[in-house]
Amino acid sequence: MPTEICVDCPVREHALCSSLNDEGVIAFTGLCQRRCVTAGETVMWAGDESRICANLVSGVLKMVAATADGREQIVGLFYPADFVGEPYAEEHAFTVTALTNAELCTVQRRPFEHFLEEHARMENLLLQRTLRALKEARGRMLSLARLSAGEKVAGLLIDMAARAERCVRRPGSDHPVTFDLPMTRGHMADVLGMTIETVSRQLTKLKGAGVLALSGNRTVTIKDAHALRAWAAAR
Amino acid sequence: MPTEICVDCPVREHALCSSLNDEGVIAFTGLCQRRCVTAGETVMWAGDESRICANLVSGVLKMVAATADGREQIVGLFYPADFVGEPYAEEHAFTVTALTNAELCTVQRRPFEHFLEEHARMENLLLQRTLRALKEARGRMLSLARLSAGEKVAGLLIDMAARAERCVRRPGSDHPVTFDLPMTRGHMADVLGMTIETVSRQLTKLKGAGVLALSGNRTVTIKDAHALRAWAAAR
DNA sequence: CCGGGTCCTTGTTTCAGATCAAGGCAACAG
DNA sequence: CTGTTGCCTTGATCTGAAACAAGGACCCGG
Repeated sequence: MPTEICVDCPVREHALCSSLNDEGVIAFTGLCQRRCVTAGETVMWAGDESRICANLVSGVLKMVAATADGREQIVGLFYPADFVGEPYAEEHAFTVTALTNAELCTVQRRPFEHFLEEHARMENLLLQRTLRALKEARGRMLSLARLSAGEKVAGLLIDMAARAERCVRRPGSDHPVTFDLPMTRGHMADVLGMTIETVSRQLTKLKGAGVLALSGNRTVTIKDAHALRAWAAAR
Repeated sequence: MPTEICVDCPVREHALCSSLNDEGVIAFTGLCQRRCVTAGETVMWAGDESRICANLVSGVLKMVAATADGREQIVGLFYPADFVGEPYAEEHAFTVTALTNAELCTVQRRPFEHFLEEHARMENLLLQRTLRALKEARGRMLSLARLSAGEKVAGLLIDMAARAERCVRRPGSDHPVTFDLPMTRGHMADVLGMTIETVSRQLTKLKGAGVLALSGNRTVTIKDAHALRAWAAAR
């Protein structure tokens, strides 16, 4: 049965598909294909023809821009329920790679564009999400250009914490939170436009100030969320 | 007659409105209002309720993001025919200010959103433009984070030249081009995430290398487009 | 012609973060 | 158990751009 892949979809309510009624879902399912990728695997290559789009079902992806001589910058992170891909573009401008093992629900680009024409609510939702992504990208431009290393790292930690455990705690409360970073120091550096060493030093500083606890390379405990927020806005 | 404002509109063919048929234009005209602003005037304030959107008819606008302590970054420039504003957002995230005298065709946000629902082609065009803006913003993230001062300035000059005299010359040809910068050194610095002094020094360097000629503060002649492109990609 | 803007250039100093270099630690294969 | 590999930390040094400072060019109003 073709709807199977949607019925038990963990992001059914949060992805673009949430805009579809039952018939719409059935039609959409016909276009979709599940795909699993392992950490490090690249899903779309900059310069390649833009043939597919996707909804991310699980895992985390990065979108990387690069200069001709190899300098890299992560220009977007994708979490479950996010839409990935470049509709209406002939070729991919950026490379998209899995940071963790991940599961995608892929659609051919052309049929997807055609589907949007006939499902105004999905098109509208995509528009709203794209506008939000644009706003975020602009905020990140401010961060890349004008924030200090300390502010950047603190800000990223806040973002990742919010993404990692949305349901675990109510926003605003200040109890310690523990979560796993979905990426290495190197990836953090690529997101923030810095080097690995500087990221590491900032984390050490935050630890020294009693704001964080680090255990292993990936596990972070925010001991003082208030201080972390202050750090993000001032250091 | 209500259609008057569109009939003689210089950007009629290039703005969002190009997606409308005659009836659509008439309906849209009913929602629009022309507004002139002088250089330096602010059109939308970050934090204010998002009440209007606009098509830019003439002039150049900047969109500025700022930190709490006053550091600023220009996160977008708007040229004639560009769409400005944040539909579906309750409040403006960024401040939009005129760099030159400018003319806007404004629409109330809510009625505009409603209008989009009923004019799928316009909604689709807005989606495509938003996707392109997002791609540009991501490219700029790479530039802000990873390029050197020289690369940034050369790149911006190339962009502005392309915007300034689109019809004057065919792309790729290498004859000298003269055009006026639509902004001060200070604005260039705000776009590129640098300081006025560094922008000035880079321009002086470019002049010294025989790549550019500068006359007055605003007029630039690209004497060697090839060299300028090389500078943008390597210096 | 003068005074006061605004904007730009140029010189000097300072500093945050990059770069270079050396280990540490955990996971894993043999 | 041992060598390898990947990732992280820490230290020392270097450097590009910021910050600070001073002065020049141009414009405008009186």
